[in-house]
Amino acid sequence: MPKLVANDIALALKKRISLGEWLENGRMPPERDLASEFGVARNTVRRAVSMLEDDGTVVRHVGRGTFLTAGNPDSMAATVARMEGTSPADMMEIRQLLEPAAASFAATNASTGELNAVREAHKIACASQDMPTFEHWDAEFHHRIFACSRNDFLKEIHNLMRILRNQRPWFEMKKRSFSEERRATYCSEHQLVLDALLARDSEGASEAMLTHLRTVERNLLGR
Amino acid sequence: MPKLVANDIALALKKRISLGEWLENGRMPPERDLASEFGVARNTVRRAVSMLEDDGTVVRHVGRGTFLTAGNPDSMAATVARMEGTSPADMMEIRQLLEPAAASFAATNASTGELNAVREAHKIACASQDMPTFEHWDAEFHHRIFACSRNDFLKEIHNLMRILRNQRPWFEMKKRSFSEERRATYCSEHQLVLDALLARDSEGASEAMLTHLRTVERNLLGR
DNA sequence: TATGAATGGTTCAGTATTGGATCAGATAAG
DNA sequence: CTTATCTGATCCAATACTGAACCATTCATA
Repeated sequence: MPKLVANDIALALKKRISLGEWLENGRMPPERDLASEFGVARNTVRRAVSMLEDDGTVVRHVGRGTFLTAGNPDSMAATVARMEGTSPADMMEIRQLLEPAAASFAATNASTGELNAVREAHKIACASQDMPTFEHWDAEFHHRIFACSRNDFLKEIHNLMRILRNQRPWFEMKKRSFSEERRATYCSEHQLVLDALLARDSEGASEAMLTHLRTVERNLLGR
Repeated sequence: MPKLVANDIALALKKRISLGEWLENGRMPPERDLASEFGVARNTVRRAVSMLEDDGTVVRHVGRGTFLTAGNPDSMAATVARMEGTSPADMMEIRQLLEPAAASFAATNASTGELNAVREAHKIACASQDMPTFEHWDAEFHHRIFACSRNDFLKEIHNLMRILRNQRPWFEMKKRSFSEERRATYCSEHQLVLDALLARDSEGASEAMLTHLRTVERNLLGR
């Protein structure tokens, strides 16, 4: 009998959304179904759903249905796809945020076995004579530091960055910037990181890593 | 039954793949077989399998069949799949690394238009009365700060985190930890972040964001 | 080597579902 | 009376599924 039935329905829907309904595939029932469920004309449901849409709680697609904006299933792949276009400068900026932190975590959390694995990778990288081998063990050195960090999400982000860096534009860039002298520089910088890790000096590990990444950035981007 | 059958089939297939089905030879059944098994047209199965192909779960070869790409832990798809299992604690740790930095970047880089967008999201979030609306605009607030950061990679990482946070286990956790009082706390903390951004105080923005994230962590993980 | 079966790739016409838009009429509030 | 809202209905536009045919490639086997 009161007016503003649409408003009431909108609130009821929000309530049900907040209780986790329709979270499986993120899809709400068709307007026609809701209308009969609420015992109301479809027009009224439409107005209610439009309020949710204005909220940003929901998006509608002709022919497909109405979807919760949270619980977006397939956008993960799209996000990763967009990452493929990441510029070296952007990525270096993020590496300088994450890797010193990872090194710091590693200094406090790593087991001696894990640290030995880091040392191993460092040793092979230093001993390697050709660029692909060095590249591989250099990456492995960084990767194993992340492996010590005890944060699985951080590890996976690093995996992402690693995969991106192994793609075409990056590969060219690394090849161009590679030189025997730089390899030696990287080795000695890695050594400082490793020393700090072994000394369980988290502050020092973080700083050594940051220094190293700044060198890498300078070499890669030519600044 | 509603529609989006292909979507459901894609999810069912992913489930079965992650349960280790078809792992011996890495080969999935022919599309025609799957079609009859699911009781749908082959076109529909094709669309489902195409989704798997798009996110890299699977490769197809004419005349040979459809094959799993799993077994290669270095693939994007496998990395993303592993991320789905990220624990709240791990993610909060990374948020505390990245978001203060994003806020700091935003304070120096954002255009006034972008800052207005941030303010707008903040305003709506504070004014919202129910949990889904607040959730949405709270997320939008954070997202728009990342949008100011001028680092596309950082933005995409945040998108990843946002998607993960909208999935089942997180949703339950947020629902449990939501309360009117906490919403008010978040609003006032957001306000401090916003003030620092508007004052172009990168240091302050970073600190305010960190403070906020520590509150969120405390509420979410109950520490 | 040649053939044919198996398999993914493509296209098309037809049907069903779903949100978008509009309209005439009924009902309640001011 | 006027205004706003809801009802009930109709039509439109976009999307999804069906069923079918045909193509291209691969591979086992005659």
